[in-house]
Amino acid sequence: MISKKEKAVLNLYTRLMRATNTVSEKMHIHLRDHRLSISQFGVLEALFHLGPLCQKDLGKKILKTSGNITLVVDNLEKQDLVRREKDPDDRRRSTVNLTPRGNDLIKKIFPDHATIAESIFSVLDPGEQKQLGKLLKKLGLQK
Amino acid sequence: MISKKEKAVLNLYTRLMRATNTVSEKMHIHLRDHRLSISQFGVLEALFHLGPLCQKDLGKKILKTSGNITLVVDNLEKQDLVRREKDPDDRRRSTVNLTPRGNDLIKKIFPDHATIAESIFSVLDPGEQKQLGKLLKKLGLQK
DNA sequence: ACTAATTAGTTTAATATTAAACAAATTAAT
DNA sequence: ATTAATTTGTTTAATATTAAACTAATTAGT
Repeated sequence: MISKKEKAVLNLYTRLMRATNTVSEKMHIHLRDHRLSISQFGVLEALFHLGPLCQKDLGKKILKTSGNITLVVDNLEKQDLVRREKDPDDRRRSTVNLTPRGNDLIKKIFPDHATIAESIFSVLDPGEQKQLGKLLKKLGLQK
Repeated sequence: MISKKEKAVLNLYTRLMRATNTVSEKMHIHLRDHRLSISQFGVLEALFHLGPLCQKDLGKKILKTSGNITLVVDNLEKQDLVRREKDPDDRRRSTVNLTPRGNDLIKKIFPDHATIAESIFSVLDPGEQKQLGKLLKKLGLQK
């Protein structure tokens, strides 16, 4: 009915989901204190490290649909953390910029974010981390 | 400012999210054809393989909050795929059962689900799959 | 230049998700 | 037994998410 091989990959699937769940939850905790969703944080972080981006590129970066990006950017704008700016070269585009307030916030909380990530993954030794990275890369690259 | 080690784990975090995203999307495609969300499928699958469960246990199984389970079960009930039944021994509890329709559906689509999982993970050889499973387990077990 | 195709972003409608407050039932403590 | 604490599930309010239809702007093909 269902082969041993299939059972094995379904188990793998479950473990992937559980691991992601555990990790996401832990990463999310400190964001809540700053009233940021994971998507909102993702946008701030992308702008912080890559500079101003259009919404399309933000969507690619944080793996969300364009409609979702519209809302996330709307909400960040309401909090005065980012600002849309019409691209004069291509008027379909909006460039999303960090405001000074947004820049201050992400600069302040990003190090905590990194620290938490470090503590989560510290259950794996450096060799295991490297190995995991390699395997996840293969898995994620599929189209 | 940010150490090499931190950079490495953040990279790992990103890869985990991307891999999960890729995998989830692929797993989701065939569910759409049956108008099932991932959570709805998760509930049907849990009931199919574990038998009737109360909502608390369903929540633990598919990693969702109790409020969410209430809605998911509501929607499955509307489609006549599951049925709540008051637990006579503990009247706080509802036992969720598959209806014949629900049982037929999950029996029909579960094998495809397994096949798709197999194809997704086939980019990894058996040794890599085993290794990945081991690492994800460690990561997911943290409380 | 003109048309067709593509691209960027918004809007809408439906569902999902969570957190928090809540009600009802059960269990534990004395 | 009575009270307190816990547990199960629901409700509510806010936000998130997606898919699909849509508008406006740009690009490509002729």
